[in-house]
This record gives sequence, C-alpha cells and structure tokens, in this order.
Amino acid sequence: MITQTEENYLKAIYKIAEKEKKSVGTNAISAQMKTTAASVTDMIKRLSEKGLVNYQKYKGVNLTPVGNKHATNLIRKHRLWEVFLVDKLNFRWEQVHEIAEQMEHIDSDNLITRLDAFLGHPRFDPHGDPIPNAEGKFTLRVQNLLSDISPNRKVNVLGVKEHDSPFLEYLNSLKIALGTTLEILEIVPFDKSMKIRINDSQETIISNKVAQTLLVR
Amino acid sequence: MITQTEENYLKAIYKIAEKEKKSVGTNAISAQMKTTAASVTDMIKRLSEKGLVNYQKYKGVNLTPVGNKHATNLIRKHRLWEVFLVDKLNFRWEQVHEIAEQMEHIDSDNLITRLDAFLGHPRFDPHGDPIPNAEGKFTLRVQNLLSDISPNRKVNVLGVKEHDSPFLEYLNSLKIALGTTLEILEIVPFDKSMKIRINDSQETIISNKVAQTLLVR
DNA sequence: TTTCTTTTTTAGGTTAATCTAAAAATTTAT
DNA sequence: ATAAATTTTTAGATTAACCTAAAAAAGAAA
Ligand SMILES: [Mn+2]
Ligand SMILES: [Mn+2]
Ligand SMILES: [Mn+2]
Ligand SMILES: [Mn+2]
Repeated sequence: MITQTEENYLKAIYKIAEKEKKSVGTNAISAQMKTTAASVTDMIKRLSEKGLVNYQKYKGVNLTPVGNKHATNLIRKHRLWEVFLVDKLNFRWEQVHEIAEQMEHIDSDNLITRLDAFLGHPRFDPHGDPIPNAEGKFTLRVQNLLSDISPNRKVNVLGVKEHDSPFLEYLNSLKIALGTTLEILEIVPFDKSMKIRINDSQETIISNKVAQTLLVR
Repeated sequence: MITQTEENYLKAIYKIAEKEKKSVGTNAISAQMKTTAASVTDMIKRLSEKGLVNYQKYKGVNLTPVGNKHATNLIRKHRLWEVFLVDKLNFRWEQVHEIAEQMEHIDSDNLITRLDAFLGHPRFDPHGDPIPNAEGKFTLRVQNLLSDISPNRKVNVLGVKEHDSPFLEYLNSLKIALGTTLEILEIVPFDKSMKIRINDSQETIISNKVAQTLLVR
C-alpha cells in the first residue's frame, strides 16, 4: 500500500531526476513538495523501506525500477485525466492541473484502461506533454524551445513547459494555444526578446523567458 | 477543511439516520465504518468541533444542516461518478461502487457541474438510487419492494437496495437489471419465496430476502 | 588544510486517526 | 429497585506526516 503522500513524493523525485540526471537531494525534494528537509528525510526512509527508492545517507535518492514504474503511472493517470477534463468536460487548459492532481491518485487499473480507450488513446495532454503508455514508455517527438529558433522561421506550438494558471492565461490573451503558428520576425540582441506574428495575424513581443517555455517545431 | 475520513463518517451517519430516524449511536457508526467505538467517539468530537454534527455525551449524534449538505453532496458525487463509469466507460453495475468510493472525494464544484451536464443531468444512478441535485434535494418516485407485491401482477425493476458485488452478479445471472419486467406467478406461504417470470421468458424462484432488495413499480 | 557555508540528519514534539483495555453511564431484565 | 447487560466514554498507546532547533557531515573557499 502506497499512500497519497508517498505518491506525491515519488512524482516529485521523478520530476527532479528528469532534468538533473544525478541523484536527487533532500533540499530539492523539500522545495518541490513545499515541506522541510527534515520531513523529507523521514519520508525518504519510509520510501526506502518500501523499496521505492535507493538511499544512502547524505547521498540523495534514486527511484528503484518499482518506484519509477509507479511514478510514470501517476504521470500517465494525471495526463489522461487532464485530457478527459479538456476534451470531454470542456475545461480550459489552465483549469485542469489542480483537479488532475487529485484524480491521479484514484486507484484502479481497469478504470485507466477504459479511460484511455474512451479518450481514443491520446499521446499528448492538453499542455503538449507526452502520456506514457501502460508500460511507462513515452512518445518521443522532435521539438525545440522557441527561444532556440532563428528569425524568419515559422513554427507550430507543440507544448508548454509551465503549467501555471497565470502563465497559461497570459498565453490565452495572446491567442497562443497548442497548434498555433508562430513566425519569428525579429530577435532583440540585448535581451533576446522576440517579435513574433501569431497565426498569421497579430504581432507581439514576448520575453526570452516566455520563449523558453514554448515547445515548437 | 474536511478530511476524507471525516467525509466518510458524515456519509455513514447520513446513511444510518436515513433508516433509523432517531439520533445515531456510536456503535452503529463503528459497525458501518468498520472501526471501534472508541475511534468513533474521538471522531464525533472532532466533527462536533467543526459544527458538522450535534453531539451530547451518551446521546448519539445528528447531522447539522451544514453536515447534512456535505453528506448529500458526497452522495451526489458518488452517484454521478457511478453513472459516468457505467454510461461512458462501459463498466457493469457491480464494478462501480468501489471506484466511486474514491472519486466522491474529488473536490471541485466546477467539475461536478460539468460532469452532471456531460451525463445529461441523470436523476438515478446505475443501481436505481436517486441523485440529489446541487441543493441536496432527491427526486421522489412511486416504488415498492417486490416482496410487497401480490401475485399475478407485472412490475418493472426500478432499483436494488444492496450494492454488493456478489448480489448484483447473482441478479446478472438471473438476467435481472434495471427496467426488467417481472411477473409474480406464485408466493410460497411457508417462506414467502416467489416464483417469477423474468422479461416474459424464464421462470425462477427467488427468496423473500432477494424480493426485499428489489424496488419495483 | 583549515575555516566557512551549505546540506542533511537527528532529536524532540504535534496532530489526525487508529487501537485495546478499563471505567462509567445507560438501558433492560428480574 | 436492584442487578445484569449493553453502550459509550476515557485512558493510554501507536503510526504517518508534519514541524523547529540543533548537531553533524560534506563541499567550497581562503
Ligand atoms: Mn498537470
Ligand atoms: Mn499537463
Ligand atoms: Mn455505490
Ligand atoms: Mn449506486
């Protein structure tokens, strides 16, 4: 039996390990989970007892194969529920993350198998994130950060790296969504801000920080 | 903030109060919740602190209006999710209760409003139980126990009073579902068992205990 | 290679939710 | 009305998940 709290820790560890390939430190986890380092040490011991992480004092943790499987399954459930909320219940992309945070803990393999079929086996969620299959394998895709694209090129928005509601609402206000076409008109050398044309109509300037959160091709 | 455990207690108290109109005793709750009487006393104090139940030592509890609203809302969520599982994900009626026990705790009014619309504002769940509206009002309906119907009458199955999976599977094996027509052919005086014809075809004998769990009109 | 800084762990404590065993109150039976 | 049976509460523990403050280890800088 894995508790909801333990599941949240596993997901946090997975997400940190995703970017920093080395072993995951106590402080990084406490930041992600918004708890104290002391609480993390407690929990790490419990996860280690249960065989979900490998742990050596002062050396940080790594997910075991079992822990990794569990973490990817949580991500699978989270993203499938997000698709459900957007495709079937007409939520907008900035509204679904919080609800999916709760739904991902529902425990029923049968439910997820059926949900996946009901949704037509989606491969990406409403933020463009890949949905791992039942074995935990992710679909790979050619994608770049908008910030790495050179001027005078036209690209399509595939995803966003930030699920934060205010950020997504800002994109809404710019009429940027998944599938939107962006043409890079100009890059200001000083701060790397970009002048872009959105869907062949309005022109705007976006900061480099924003360009770094947009995945395109 | 109401915890999942507190929610489960509220629902238990509601269900007990539904049949026995007087105040709900500690033992009745401990039986329903499968805990000890001592644990119930602890929890009752907490619920009372939070204004969800009225409590006097040794006198049992009653839901306050706030507690009652919360309980009916849980039942609303539980039953709506059951409809979703059966109508949209093609689960059978004996498979959904356990999953709905988990889903009923998802906290989002917006979600439930949209789910209700997505399902076409259903008024009854897959077991024939009424779904309270957002204000907690139940649809009333003319219905009787099959055990109270006299011979030579034809009735329709409206609901079942037992959600237990083995019992529902037994009904499946008899080809009895919601909407099924039953004709009472004969009642054995000794044990009140009934000879019935199901959907104008097979004849069977069912015990009085079974006849007492079937709601018909 | 000391010394300073940061990270991590330990020590000790809290709250929610549970338990068993024993005491107290209430209800039922004689 | 007293005794017996039942119900309910209290007392005292346990476990998960958290916290603060202090100690210890590891890493970086002087
Ligand atoms: Mn999300
Ligand atoms: Mn997402
Ligand atoms: Mn149910
Ligand atoms: Mn039901």
